[in-house]
Amino acid sequence: MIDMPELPEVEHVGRTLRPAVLGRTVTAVDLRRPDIVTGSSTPADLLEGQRVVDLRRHGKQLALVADTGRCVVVHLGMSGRLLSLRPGVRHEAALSPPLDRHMHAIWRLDSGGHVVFADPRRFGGLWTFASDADLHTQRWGVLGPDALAIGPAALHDRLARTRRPLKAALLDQHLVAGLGNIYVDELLFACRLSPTTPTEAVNRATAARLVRHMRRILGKAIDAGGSTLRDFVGADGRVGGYQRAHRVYGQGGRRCPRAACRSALQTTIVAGRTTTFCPVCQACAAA
DNA sequence: CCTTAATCCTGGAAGC
DNA sequence: TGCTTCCAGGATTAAG
Repeated sequence: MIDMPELPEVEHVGRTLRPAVLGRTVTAVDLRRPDIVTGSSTPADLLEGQRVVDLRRHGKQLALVADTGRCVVVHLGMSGRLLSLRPGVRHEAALSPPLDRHMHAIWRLDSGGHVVFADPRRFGGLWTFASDADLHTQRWGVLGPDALAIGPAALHDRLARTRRPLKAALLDQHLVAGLGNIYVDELLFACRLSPTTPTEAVNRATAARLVRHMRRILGKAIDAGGSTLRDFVGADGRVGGYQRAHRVYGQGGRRCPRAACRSALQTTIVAGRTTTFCPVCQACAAA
C-alpha cells in the first residue's frame, strides 16, 4: 500500500522543498517530457534564470513562484514525486528503479542542488503561468477553499448548493480542495457518516464536525509524513508513514476498528470510487 | 442539475 | 514458473 499524494503528502513535500528552493535561482531546466506541461514550456516558463521567491500549496497542488511573477504549478497525480536533492547528490542516481526511468523535469539550482519531478503514471504534471493573477484566474481560483482553511459555514454553504452523495461532493476539488479517496473515507468514518448521505442532510452542526475531523486527520497525517519522511531528501521518498493509521481505507473485509462495534467493514463503489466504510457505525444519513 | 463510463498510464498483484 | 488480466488513482470529457 503505497501512499497516494493527497493534501498531507503535498504539504509535506512543500515543507521539505521550501528551505531548499526559497531565494535560489534556477540555473538550468531539463525538461525530458514536454507533454507533461500544460501551457507554454520554454525554459523561461519553467523559471530558468529566475529566483524562486515563494512556494505555495492549494489543495493537492504546489506552485513555485519566481521573482518575475511566473509560476509553475506541480500536481503529483497519483504516482508523482517532487524531490529535493542536496548539492552533491547526482540526480541520475538519486532515484531507485522503476522511478528513475520517469524523471520528467529537473531544475538545477544555484546552490548545486536539484529539484526533480518524476511520475511513472503521468496523471500528474506541470502548469505554467505568466503571473500570479493568471494562476488564480485560470487554475486555483476555480477550486474550492483549501481543506485546512475552509470553515464550517463555508463548507455548509457549499454542500447546500449541490445535491450529491456526500462522498462525491467531498472528492470534488471545486467544492473543497485537497481531499482524495483515502482521506474522504477516513473522514466519513471519523464522523460516522454514510458515504451516500445526501448533501442536503448535512446541517450546520454536521458541517462543523466534518471540519473538525478534517483538520485533525489531515494534521495528523502531515505530522506522520513529517516524522517518517524527514530524511527522504536525496532518497526516493516512497516510504509513507500514515498508511498504518488508516482505519477504513484499504481495510475492506476487516473488522470495524471501533471496539464497541467490530462489524465487518464493507467495500462498495460510490461516486465511481472504491469506498470502504462500516455499515453499522456509518449507517445514519446525517445525525 | 445529476450520473456513469471512458480516458490517460504503469506497476503490482492476482489468476490461471 | 510465466504468462495474461485487472485494478488502483485524479481530473476531465462525453454521453445519457
